[in-house]
Amino acid sequence: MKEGVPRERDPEARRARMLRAAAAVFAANGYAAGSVREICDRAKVNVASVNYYFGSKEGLYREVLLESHRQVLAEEPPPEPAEDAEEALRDWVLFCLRFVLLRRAADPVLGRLMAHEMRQPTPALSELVRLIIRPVFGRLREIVERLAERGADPLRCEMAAHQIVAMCVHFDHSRAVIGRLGFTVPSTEAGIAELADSVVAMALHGLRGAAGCRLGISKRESR
Amino acid sequence: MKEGVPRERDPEARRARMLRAAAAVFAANGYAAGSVREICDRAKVNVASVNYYFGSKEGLYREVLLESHRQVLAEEPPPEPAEDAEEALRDWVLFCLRFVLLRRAADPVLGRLMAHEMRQPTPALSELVRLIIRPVFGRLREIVERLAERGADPLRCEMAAHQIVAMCVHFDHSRAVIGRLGFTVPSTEAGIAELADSVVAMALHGLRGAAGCRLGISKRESR
DNA sequence: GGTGTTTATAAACAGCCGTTTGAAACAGAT
DNA sequence: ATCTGTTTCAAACGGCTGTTTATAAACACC
Repeated sequence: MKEGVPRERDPEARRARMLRAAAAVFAANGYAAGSVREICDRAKVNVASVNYYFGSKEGLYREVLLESHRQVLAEEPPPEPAEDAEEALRDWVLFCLRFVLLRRAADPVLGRLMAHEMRQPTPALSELVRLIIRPVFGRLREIVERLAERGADPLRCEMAAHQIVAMCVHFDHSRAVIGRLGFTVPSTEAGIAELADSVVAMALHGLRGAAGCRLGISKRESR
Repeated sequence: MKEGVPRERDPEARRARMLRAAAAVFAANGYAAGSVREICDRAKVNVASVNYYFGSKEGLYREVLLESHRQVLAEEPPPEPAEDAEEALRDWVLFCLRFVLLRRAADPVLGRLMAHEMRQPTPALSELVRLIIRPVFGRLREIVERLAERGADPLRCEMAAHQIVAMCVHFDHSRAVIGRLGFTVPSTEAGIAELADSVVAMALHGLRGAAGCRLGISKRESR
């Protein structure tokens, strides 16, 4: 049976095919509900291959989550912080919004995977945070600390940084509700830039206090 | 066997017990991973009871979610807007944060439902938005419009309102990531009040521009 | 040609899942 | 006492899960 058909012997192609299939399946159904058998069917691969190549279902999932994030971030890395802290903040917000509203829309795997991780975190999330998210967030926190007045509570700075992240990711994460409330989430460069303006404007106040008002707005509008 | 033990015959108590057990199990494991058998074990009830009383696992889940939502919202309704717009904003933010960080923590079913609906919206979400979320959000938008300078773009106001919501819900929704980044999400009244301060401080800037700086902060701190 | 390693496969395994079944236990009316 | 309808139960059903195993084909090297 099947005598004329030679077995494929290209481990790398196999691995890649499985990763692609797994990304699609996990994105659609999440980790728990995504089945190894469906992945292997799509990848035209035997069920046992998952364990052979990735050790376990969890190993495969981990690989998918980290790899797809690494890939997108390599294509569009976070900006080098500008010398002027306010400009750096604006660059960061724009980067984050673009990532969340453009990259995730183009490659919905990222958003879906994160949504699932929020609902039910797997060990892979800890690694994702450690290896990828933390460094990016660290840049924002540094910018925030530079913007803050001298002697500002570092804990307050951290809180503010999280608030800034909030204003970016919310428009992707809560799309369903925001849309049903009659607001159209921007998806063009122009719309995103406008949203970034609004986010940066809000961000500066909590950081600089009254001083931010004099310096902040005028500078931003001069760009 | 078991001759002396009479069967319990109290359908209402049974239903209630199952609902309570189901809420706990679904909250802990989500819908897909929550097992009917575990629910029935906790409720000291036969497996068949789920189908007998609720038709199916999904029917039980729906019942759990609707019931707990109705209950929580009746217990703690949103505040009547204060005359002073800034005070009203602060009240609203505090209400939203309390709902998200206290009520949801106490009854985590709510958060699970929303997370589930974000990923895969059902017709129920449209109703939830129409009946519950839209009115609450409408109050915030009115407050924002009152705070904004005259002639402010209403679309900008709407955007700002969404940003404020973002800063509240993010700390619950993105708990998994925020926690892994080393930030402890506040869960006490004092901690929440501090976070509310920070959120309100940020919010005022985007709304009032430079004017907000002179009026905003001092007033808040005088409370 | 023989040998050892890597790779691929089908089949089996052990376990949990939600749901169904058919009969027993009960309550109340006849 | 019998009938009727509801409630409860243990057991089984069919199906899907991730994983393991034995086997064998394909390759690299001696």
